[in-house]
Amino acid sequence: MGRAPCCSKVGLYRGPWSTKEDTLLINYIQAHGEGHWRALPKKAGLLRCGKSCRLRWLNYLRPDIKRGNITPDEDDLIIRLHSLLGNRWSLIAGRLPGRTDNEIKNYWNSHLSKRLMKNSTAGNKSQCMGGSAGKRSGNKRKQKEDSDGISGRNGEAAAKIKIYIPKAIKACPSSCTKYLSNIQSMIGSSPRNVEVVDHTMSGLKAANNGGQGWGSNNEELDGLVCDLDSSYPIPLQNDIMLDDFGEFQQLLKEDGIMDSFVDSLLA
DNA sequence: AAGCACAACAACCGCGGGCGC
DNA sequence: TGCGCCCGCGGTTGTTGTGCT
Repeated sequence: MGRAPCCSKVGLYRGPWSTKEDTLLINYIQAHGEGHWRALPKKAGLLRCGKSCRLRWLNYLRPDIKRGNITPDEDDLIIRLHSLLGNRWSLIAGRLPGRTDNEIKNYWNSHLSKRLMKNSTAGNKSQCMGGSAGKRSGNKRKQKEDSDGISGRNGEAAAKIKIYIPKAIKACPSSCTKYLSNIQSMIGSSPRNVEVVDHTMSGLKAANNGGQGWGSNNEELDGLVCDLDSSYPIPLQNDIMLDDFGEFQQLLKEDGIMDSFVDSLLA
């Protein structure tokens, strides 16, 4: 029982768009605005799937799209953002005005991933960033595994629960939210016995100890810990790690995730 | 010039989340 | 509360362009 297709594909064009189709789409959106993609093709006189129209508009026809080569600055920014956010292409694109998620994804897959693969030494084996976000279904599964593991630990954290705000880890805000909510669900609604330990270097220790980090070595720690998502790699070089984490913290700060969580615990 | 390999990028597909009914 | 629709996202595939032999 698969999901029903997004639209009837009978009689619809596929493949490359013609200039005539582009014109129809542009004219329609200029007149009526974006949205209602499902109904759009019919109203615009296009024999295309709504999804296809949306993709064409967002990735190619939008007037604010910046065409042309990725500049070195953008290149650098993409690498940094990817190290922080993983394959969250839309988030990365959101910080690169005029660039689309599809463009950045393609650029990453065809240029950067290969370049980084070349640059990486034999030491970092499993540190490949590709697929760090993974299929969302995979994340779901991991999330369950996380929470299972956590519940097993719950009873052990009897006296004073220490929560380590992870330092030596790369992650995305959404994973951090998951991490924080996991902790919140573990400690319940009255977190009086909670000590929030910021800036722990345990992750760094683990990272330097063979490239394994919080994801698999959290039993080293004496407090209650919860890995963000073990698919997020621990960087190998301290300077890169600290630099990246500074940016990561800034992202969290912008989104207000970490502050609100800590406030809720300590209030 | 032809054939092949590889790169680049446009487009498709399936899935999950949000939202209204 | 459950269901279905719609949208957006990320992974993958297909097509075209380019360079090399």
